[in-house]
Amino acid sequence: MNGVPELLILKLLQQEEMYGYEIVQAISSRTGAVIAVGEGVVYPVLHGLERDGALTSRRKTINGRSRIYYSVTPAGSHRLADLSESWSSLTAAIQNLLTGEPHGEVVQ
Amino acid sequence: MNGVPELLILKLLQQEEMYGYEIVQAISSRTGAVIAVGEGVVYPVLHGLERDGALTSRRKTINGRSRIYYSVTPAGSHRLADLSESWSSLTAAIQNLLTGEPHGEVVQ
DNA sequence: TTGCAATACCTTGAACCGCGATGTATGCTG
DNA sequence: CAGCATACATCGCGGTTCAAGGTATTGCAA
Repeated sequence: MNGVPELLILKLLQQEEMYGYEIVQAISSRTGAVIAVGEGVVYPVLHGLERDGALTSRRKTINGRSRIYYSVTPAGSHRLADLSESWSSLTAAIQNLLTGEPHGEVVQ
Repeated sequence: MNGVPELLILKLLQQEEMYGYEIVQAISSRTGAVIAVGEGVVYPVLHGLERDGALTSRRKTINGRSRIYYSVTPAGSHRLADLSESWSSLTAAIQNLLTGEPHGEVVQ
């Protein structure tokens, strides 16, 4: 039932290039603090995705601050599509069970 | 990002009294096999919920088969409401981020 | 100028959850 | 009587996630 941090990170990075520290705060702010993934979650995910070729990184120095910006590769884009798809079907299935009739049949 | 099996089990049991083995198949069948929780998931959850006073059980023998039927207590009903609520807000937050505008603001 | 908060990176340890495998026992069916 | 479905149960592995800690720099405030 997992992979949510990875899904969110890929989605954010597909919209725009970002660096780790920024992602942590973006997730918190864009979900109204409902979801709060720490740095201990984000950095390992970024490294893993880069190792798998789903992301590329480049260093940038801004205001004397060194940042590592990540972008999604085509492989990463594909991975995002997969994750997004399976997340949709998962939530749909749960939603169906939660709101379905007590003796629920398949809705046609 | 967890607690989904517990949520589903509580929901099913609130609709009608069920036993473990039945729950395993009900989840599989009512979600079109998208979600498949094994017996190794269901039984420990049932025991835990009963220990916490969220469920009560009673034995029944049907066709020479011994079954343990579970029902939700008021405490269990309350727990279901909580889980359901937090699941809703979680999925809403994710959905908002997934479908939101690249520089997404809070939708009013 | 010293000290603290924020920025920005990273790793590590433990906790927890969920899963597959396995075990027991019984009833039904071929 | 062999094998499958039913019905219960536990256990250990592995994967995720988190909290905590560690380093270094910038900038502001006391």
